[in-house]
Amino acid sequence: MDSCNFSWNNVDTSLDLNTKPLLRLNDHLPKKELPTSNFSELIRTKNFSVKQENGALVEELKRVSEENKKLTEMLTVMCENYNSLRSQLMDYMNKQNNNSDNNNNKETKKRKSESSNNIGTIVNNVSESSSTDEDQSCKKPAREDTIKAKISRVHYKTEASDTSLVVKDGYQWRKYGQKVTRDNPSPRAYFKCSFAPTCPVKKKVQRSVEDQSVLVATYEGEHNHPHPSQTEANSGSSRGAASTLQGSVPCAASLGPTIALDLTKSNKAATTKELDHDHDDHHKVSKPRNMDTPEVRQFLVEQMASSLTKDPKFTAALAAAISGRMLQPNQTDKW
DNA sequence: CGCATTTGACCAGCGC
DNA sequence: GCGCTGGTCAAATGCG
Repeated sequence: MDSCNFSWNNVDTSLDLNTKPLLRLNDHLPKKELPTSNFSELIRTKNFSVKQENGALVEELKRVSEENKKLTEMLTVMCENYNSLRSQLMDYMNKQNNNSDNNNNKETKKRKSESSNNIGTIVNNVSESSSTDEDQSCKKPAREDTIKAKISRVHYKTEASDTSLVVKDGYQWRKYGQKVTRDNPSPRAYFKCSFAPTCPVKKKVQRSVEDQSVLVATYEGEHNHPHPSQTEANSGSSRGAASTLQGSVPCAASLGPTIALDLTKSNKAATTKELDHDHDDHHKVSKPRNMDTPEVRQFLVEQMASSLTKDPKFTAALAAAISGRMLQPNQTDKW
């Protein structure tokens, strides 16, 4: 839990507006122009106006620095708010997990090995959790060695009017059973991947007790074949996959807050590379990518911060803008 | 006719 | 051993 708590302390939130070089630049400009002509009075007047202008610029610089300071403070406050909101979200998710856990424990003690193992939390329309099912060994000893099934639970938000137990996750499933379970009046549907027996994946779909519009799909095992959507893109579509894909593939839920400043663009390649190792090859569509790790978030934030503070283009542009303004005081109003 | 879905029967694990 | 429950099988059914 603590490891999920992102440490903003590591992020340098100060904005280097590169004001000092501008001061120097500004300082030596008038000196260079120091006149030695005979029009001493005119020069004095001019000198006076330059000093006046200099003073105004210094004032402006102070103001900009002040603004910089304020922005830095605002950013810090925002970071703190984000942290507190995030911890609240974590608390909320924990409560949801506990509730779900309780429900699963109520389900039946004998199936506890399965139910207590995999808890998902609803985030937006879809949620999931996954874990290796090591406890499942007590359920089917014969399969113990062959299946260390990876189990994940995904919540699909559906239309309330939609009574079918069809989850459009892009894969083709063959329904092989349906049962009404004790703890839930809604029937539970059992599906096998249509690639079975080659593909050992099974899926159980049942409506949530709390919210009938939420379908809870429990996946057991991992597909040993590419996602149909990947093959569909290249070849003609077969009946099932085409129809399922036409529906809404569940939107990927991101557990983390969406702070999507475009400032990372300049380092997009690095970012993508950093995240690519996280890809779950054939769960790309139905499962949210694991973007919630502290490392990833920290990386993104550092990218944002460094884009501001270290990107020479940014500082150069800023310097050019400010110096341009200084050198063209007439256009002050246009700012 | 072939395929997917439905549904009742059956099986296995667990608690008492 | 019995009953309860979840999971699976397979014949029946429906559909294109």
